[in-house]
Amino acid sequence: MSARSHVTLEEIARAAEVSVATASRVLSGGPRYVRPQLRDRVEAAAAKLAYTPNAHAQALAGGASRTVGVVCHDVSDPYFAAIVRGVMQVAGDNHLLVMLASTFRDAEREIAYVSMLRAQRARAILLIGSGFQDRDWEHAMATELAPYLAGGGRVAAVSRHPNLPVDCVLPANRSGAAALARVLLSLGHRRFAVLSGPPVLTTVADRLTGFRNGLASAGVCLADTDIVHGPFTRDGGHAAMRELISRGLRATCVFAVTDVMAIGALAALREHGIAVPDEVSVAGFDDIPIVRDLTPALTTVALPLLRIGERAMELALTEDPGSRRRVYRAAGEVVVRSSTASPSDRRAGT
Amino acid sequence: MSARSHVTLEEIARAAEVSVATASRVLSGGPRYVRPQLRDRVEAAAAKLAYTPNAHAQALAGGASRTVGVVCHDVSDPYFAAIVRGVMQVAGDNHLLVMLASTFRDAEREIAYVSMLRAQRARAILLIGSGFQDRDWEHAMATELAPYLAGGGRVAAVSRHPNLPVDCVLPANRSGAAALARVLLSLGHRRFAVLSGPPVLTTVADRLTGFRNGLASAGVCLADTDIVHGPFTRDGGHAAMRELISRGLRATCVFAVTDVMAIGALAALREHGIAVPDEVSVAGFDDIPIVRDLTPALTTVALPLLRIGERAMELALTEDPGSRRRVYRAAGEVVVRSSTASPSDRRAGT
DNA sequence: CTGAAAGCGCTTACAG
DNA sequence: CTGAAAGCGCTTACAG
Repeated sequence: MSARSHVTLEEIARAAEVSVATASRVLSGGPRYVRPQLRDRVEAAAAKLAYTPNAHAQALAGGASRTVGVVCHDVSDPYFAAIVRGVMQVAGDNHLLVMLASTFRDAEREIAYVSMLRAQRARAILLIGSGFQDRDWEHAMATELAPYLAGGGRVAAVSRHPNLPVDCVLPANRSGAAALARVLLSLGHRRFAVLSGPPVLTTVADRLTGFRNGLASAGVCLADTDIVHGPFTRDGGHAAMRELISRGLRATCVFAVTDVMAIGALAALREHGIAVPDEVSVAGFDDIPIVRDLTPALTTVALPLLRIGERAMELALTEDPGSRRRVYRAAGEVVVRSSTASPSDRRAGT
Repeated sequence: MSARSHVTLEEIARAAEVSVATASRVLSGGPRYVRPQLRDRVEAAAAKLAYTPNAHAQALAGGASRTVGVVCHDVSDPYFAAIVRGVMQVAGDNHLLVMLASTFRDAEREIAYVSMLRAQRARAILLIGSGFQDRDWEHAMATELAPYLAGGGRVAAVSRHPNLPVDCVLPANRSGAAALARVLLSLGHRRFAVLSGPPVLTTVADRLTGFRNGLASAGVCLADTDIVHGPFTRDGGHAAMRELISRGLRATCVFAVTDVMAIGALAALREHGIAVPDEVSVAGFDDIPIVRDLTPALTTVALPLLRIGERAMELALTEDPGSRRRVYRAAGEVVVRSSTASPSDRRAGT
């Protein structure tokens, strides 16, 4: 009668002339022993009727859910795409289905998704992507997570999420940016500009702080006017760079807090006929796969994106030995490529 | 006792001093009327206990599932990332959760995922990415899908999937490649080479056929030795290009069947000091976002990737009026950028 | 309008 | 080893 008429275990049992208990044992019970003859009959019936257990019924009856939830800002951003790839790999290895949500950087939607994931009784929830430095948000998210955690749910996060009591993998945002600053200083740069994303994002804040600290170690100071904020996207980087240019570009080196923004910046520079690195050096952060193929190839801080995704999934899948928070730090390595040069090289340029 | 002790509807009902039926009606029943006083009590109790309905129980009891399944080859590939972005957008608008599976181009795994999605009783399944031209695979997939469809499940596909009775959105692979060929011919090219992916993929086959037909219209013929097959990735394109170079590059124009492969090809060419487009022209297919930022910017066939994803999700969400298959064609538009030029320009190049 | 009860499709002690 | 039965947490006719 209902359009949704799937084959049920009971039908299999009937066809195989056994009880549903037995059918259940052969089809999804662990390694419980069942007489071969019965086992064969059940398997034959299941195959013949193309039986697929109803995962909802299984979950309800006590079987653990085979799904995990992942919430990120935007799957189509290469940074998240790379991390999610790592997540998918270990999920696949564990026969887990991934429910992926893109919040498009809407903090409220992020919480709404966690709530849906909670309703789905996902066995684990991964929070990928920067946290928000916002009291209300923190509180709302913590409130949403608490009952989930109390109910045995597992949560892991990537990046710094203030006050969230969960395991996490922390990219070296601060120290990476500081190291980059030092490399840039060693090239001879003294005047810098920064293309930044929304300062509410912890990732942005951390990279900015690190970069500033790195410069400070050489007595170089970054004025607020040297920082332009824009959306965390390629177009955001493009717009920010244009803004900088229109204000009269005085820096010899521009640091974009993400590679994606750096790509936009490079385009803006190209459009204005400003040569990189001859007239200005550009550096990014993340080392997303594409940047090595740009011309000039981008200097950046390499993060093990795939590994970060794998690790986050692993953290969420394994029980914490003690019940204390586990933190896995992902190192950042400065990779110097051709988008940066010494400022003195300017005169020698094309 | 169990670690997984979530708050249940019964507890809410008890706290609000109403029946579970009433609690259910206010919390998830449609617009059924409930005395305001009771309604308030229930809502207060639910809020206080941070109640989240168990989606499995809801689904089992008859409520429709709020999840859809999407299976693609690899989320981290920019082509799929862009399409999935479109999918996510309309899914979000419809308050649907997306279960995303990456098959990493493993045909068997693709079927296994459909089976899992079926078990999850996803309300719809999207097959994104090329089908396989393989009898056994076709049969296995059709067998997997049949009971799902019969049970009221909805399926939509992107790209050509031979013999699958489902709605689909078809990118203009053949005509787009043919149009590209004509444009390239009009530039004056007569010697071509193709960097191709696995020929079992319908997308590869269609683009190859289209390109070949386009050339044929001008009497130019593509020999089998002018085609190099490789993995459908950036590195695949890189390797294929190297192979071509090692064989002595005779073509004046190279067509990579995807932008991703073209990116690898461009890198290989750069490493060998071969100038593009001065010594050889390069064209791709898809127009993934990054290619306009390459140097030289890539000539390609633009597909409305976001729209394709949105459309696929829409097809899967809306009932087919008649019960006949719906096919939505996505046009491909040749976009000429700076990676292509006339072969005669060679002498004038750097 | 509201409550008691059946039923969704499984799994898992509990008895044979 | 195998079956009958209870129970997972909801929703939805069916009666008041």
